[in-house]
Amino acid sequence: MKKITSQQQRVLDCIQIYLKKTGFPPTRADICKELGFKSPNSAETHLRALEKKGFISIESGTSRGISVNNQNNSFGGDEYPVIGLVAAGSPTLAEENIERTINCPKSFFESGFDYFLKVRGLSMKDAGIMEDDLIAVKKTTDVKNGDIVIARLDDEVTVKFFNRKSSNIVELEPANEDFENIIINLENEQLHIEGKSVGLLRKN
Amino acid sequence: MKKITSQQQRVLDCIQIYLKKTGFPPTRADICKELGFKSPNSAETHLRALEKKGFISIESGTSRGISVNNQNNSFGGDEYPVIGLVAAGSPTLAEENIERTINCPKSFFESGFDYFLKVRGLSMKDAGIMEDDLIAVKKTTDVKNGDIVIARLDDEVTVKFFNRKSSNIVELEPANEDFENIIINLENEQLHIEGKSVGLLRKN
DNA sequence: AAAAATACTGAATATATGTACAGTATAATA
DNA sequence: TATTATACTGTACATATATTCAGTATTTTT
Repeated sequence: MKKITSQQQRVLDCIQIYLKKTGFPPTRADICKELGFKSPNSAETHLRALEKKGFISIESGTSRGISVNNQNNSFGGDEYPVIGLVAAGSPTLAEENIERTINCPKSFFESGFDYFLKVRGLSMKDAGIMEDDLIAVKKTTDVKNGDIVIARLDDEVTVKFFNRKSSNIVELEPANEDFENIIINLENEQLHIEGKSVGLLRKN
Repeated sequence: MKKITSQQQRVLDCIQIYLKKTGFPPTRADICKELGFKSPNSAETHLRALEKKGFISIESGTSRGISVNNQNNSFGGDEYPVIGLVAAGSPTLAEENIERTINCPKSFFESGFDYFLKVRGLSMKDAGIMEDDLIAVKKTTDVKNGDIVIARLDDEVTVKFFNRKSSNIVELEPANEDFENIIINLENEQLHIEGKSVGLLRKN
């Protein structure tokens, strides 16, 4: 997906807001009215650019024949980013790390959450967390023993049970006997808690 | 809401299917084409009737200006019932079986779904399905080998992998070595497929 | 039994709408 | 430096589309 310009983003937003409000897509004239353009061709060229970049589809010769190419375009809740569990670096919300977004209500997971993390590997399989599952992550450092945490050790990001053994010793425990516990002495090593799991989403 | 006639229901269905497929509502001519009418006025009168009865709204003078009046749009998505996995009886959508409802977008699970089923027991734990997880169930009898199905044997409802061994023999396979496969001879026993799992939701 | 609603065909028309063509200007890219 | 993409105004026109009018027939409601 090529990058979108700010004006093209305005047009795309306009289409989605219009759709949400009326239930059908806008005409070129509608877009002009909303965004203050004075020629229908202004909207037309933006639409062509958005189509070329893959953001929308246009049915030729069809009135209001615009459809937004977003698989989950329900609008109404919020868009939450899905972040791949990158081996190196923290799962930031930088655009290059966002695989896609999922629309769901704010209150979907009781305590609220910030993003979805796509799971790699089976180190938490006995906790029912499988490959490609999406963990709903709440960004917080306030974690208790037994919480499933998203932790970063150096540049490695992992999902594990959290266990504080003493003020300096933290144990990261997998839920799979094929994996070993990770014991961290906070005096020697840096442990960064990105957040904790507050839910899980799986699509078959 | 006044009662709808069968032909009006066909027109309403047509609008919704067209919307889902194209992303924008149909014209009168589109409806005629889909339903075999020969005059655009056939569609027009049905639309007027549907509007009068409150099922749709029509924006006058506007091409494709049809919007479906979805009563339960508490925010974009729909309310989906959560049904407890009752030991006896089928997980019907009768009110007494509905524990609560969850609001989420229609397209949340790729192929669409009908309700959430709350899981009891750990018979599918190696498939990452844990106690109290919510399985997104799509009501269908069209299941393939390897699908996770919601099956009813007599009055017992279970979630298992589906495996058709021969035209008369079906195997229901758990994902937990502590449980045994269930082998059903369709000549002797009744097997009812309630639907299949299309996703999973867990709240910590 | 009369009136209203349902369920169509068929033709006609005003207008809503997509879209092409002719310009102007600036920023980004090769 | 030339070229392409972006970002517009403005005019024009073919056609896509809503909508009205004139009928016919059956069913439902009053």
